[in-house]
Amino acid sequence: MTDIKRLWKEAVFAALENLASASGLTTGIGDMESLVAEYPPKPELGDIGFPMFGYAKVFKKSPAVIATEMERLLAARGEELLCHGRPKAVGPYLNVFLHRVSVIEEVLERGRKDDWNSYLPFAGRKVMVEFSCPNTNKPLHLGHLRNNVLGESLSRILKAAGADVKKVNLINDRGIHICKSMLAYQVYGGGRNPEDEGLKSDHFVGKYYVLFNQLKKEDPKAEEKAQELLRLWESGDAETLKLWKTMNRWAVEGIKTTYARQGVGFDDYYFESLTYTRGKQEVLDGLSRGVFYRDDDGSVWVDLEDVGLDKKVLLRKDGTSIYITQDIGTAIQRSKDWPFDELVYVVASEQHYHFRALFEILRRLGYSWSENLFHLAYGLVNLPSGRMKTREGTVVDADDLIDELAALAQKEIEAKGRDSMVGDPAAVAEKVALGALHYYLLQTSPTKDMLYDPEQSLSFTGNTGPYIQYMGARACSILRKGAEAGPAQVLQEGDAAEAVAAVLDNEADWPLIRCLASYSGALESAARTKEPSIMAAYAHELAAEFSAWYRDNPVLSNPDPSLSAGRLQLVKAAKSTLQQVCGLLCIPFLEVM
RNA sequence: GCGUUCGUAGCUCAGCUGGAUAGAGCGACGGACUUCGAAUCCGUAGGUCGCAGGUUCGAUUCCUGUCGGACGCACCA
Repeated sequence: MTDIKRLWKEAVFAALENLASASGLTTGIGDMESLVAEYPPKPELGDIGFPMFGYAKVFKKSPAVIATEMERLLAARGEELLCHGRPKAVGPYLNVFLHRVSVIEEVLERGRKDDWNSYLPFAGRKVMVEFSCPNTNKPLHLGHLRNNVLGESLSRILKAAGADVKKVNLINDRGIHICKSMLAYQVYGGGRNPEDEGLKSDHFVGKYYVLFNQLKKEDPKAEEKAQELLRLWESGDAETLKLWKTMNRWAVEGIKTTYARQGVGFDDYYFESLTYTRGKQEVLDGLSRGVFYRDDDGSVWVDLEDVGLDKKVLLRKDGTSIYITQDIGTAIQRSKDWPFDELVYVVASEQHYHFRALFEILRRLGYSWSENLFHLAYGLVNLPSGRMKTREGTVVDADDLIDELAALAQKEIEAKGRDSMVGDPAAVAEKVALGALHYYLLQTSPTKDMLYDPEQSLSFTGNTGPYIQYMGARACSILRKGAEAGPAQVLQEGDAAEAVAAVLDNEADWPLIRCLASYSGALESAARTKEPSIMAAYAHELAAEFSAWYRDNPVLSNPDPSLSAGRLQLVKAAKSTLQQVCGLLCIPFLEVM
């Protein structure tokens, strides 16, 4: 469909050029990119629409007249174009009615092979995506879940669009916050293990981070002692390092369990403890080249006021590096490790300023790839009760949340009496929970703050992940029944594709086919704008379209056996597309639910 | 104070590079299970797209201003 659309766009533009030269015009119609190709709001208007408003002034004619002349010009073209469709002027629009059989054939291919997506606009692009980046002093919370699913989903979308994607994580495993949980453990831990307290290991570590607040009340010198622990860590004190390693292992193992549960993963892990000194030399080089300057007290600065930012410290007066210095080093290291065409940072929008500064600094250091850095900023996840705050204990823990959702889903399965049909109700419930959560988090544009309403997310009706899963399961159900019905009903792999497609060339089946065909357009748009929400919207549209279609159009119970067989192939293609889309959105696909 | 960002139906959100009657879901009201699984479907009600200007043949979309919210402007990360 995407190829056919481009073919028509080229043809329409060529016709515009002809019209221009016939009118003695040499300029004014712009380039092909400025020619708008869209989808008419109603199928009876056509399949592709080209508005002619923009050319009225150039030609000094009304858009409707231009559209009519365009129709005539295009209709005079040979079969090599007209076999793909028929142009028609509809008011001020030049619309195209596609030769549907070729579209249908393309769509039905999806039921025949797994790897059917051949449209790869990002082929040859190397894209690195950094996301999650947890601290090792506490378990993941709801905000991380949004980050994780955004990063994972975007990576899958880019990959589906043909890009070579590398997912990376940077573990924040050093610093004062880590030392606080270590100190609290020294005081209260009594040498116990997570198993001793029956806690998931990252929750165990998090418990001691929280206990640090108690320690502060009991010991006024707690903050000082934590600082001392940081100094010991930096000087390589054996005992401190031993504790640090143990607690970090607990934290990281626990966090990785949550990743596995959520279905996210990484190609490479970076650890801040190994990279945090890396930017220092870069800054000193920049200093010697006059990109930065040294203050009287010895600290190193960069002045970004001319681009609307401030003066930023890059090295402390004692020569140690700070946050942004580390990111400078890490970015440069990555560009050497794996020369990317693009590097995407999935980080909360609170850090927008930080990334503007970082990208500008890298530009000034002379790295041309600095313009290929992208901060995918996402908004906070708020609760109906207000913002999540660690100190007020209003943080929603990631594992607890998934547990809650899964328990609720299981109750729902039992309430509907489907527990015997789904096999393992607990396993299905877990998948429904993840589908609900991930879809909920992805449906909103990343830039916006969003409201996480447990009530609404837990209700499995409407514009939700489970709805999409349900339509997938229904498609599977029809296919199962079709297989049972015997050879007459089963789709004939050997049937000529064109003959099957011809059967489906009718008004009843077209809306679903058109929706299926627009998959690649949605994918490209989502990849280009880096917005999984576009894919989420497509997923819901497709599910709803499928729902409406199978309600009105009998598949198995159809009196016409050839139509029945053809529609069975269409169900297969729809199921395959739904499955693909669910994969892109980290929504587990379910054969039954 | 400066900067970034958001402001669309009672609520939560879509609306692709400006374009053909602004769309979903929830909630409300009314319907549909002897019919390929009702976690579904259909119908009704509900919007001066924060406000005011500007650009344009045309603005929810772009520009300016303004009001309101969020976030940021550390030798924290």
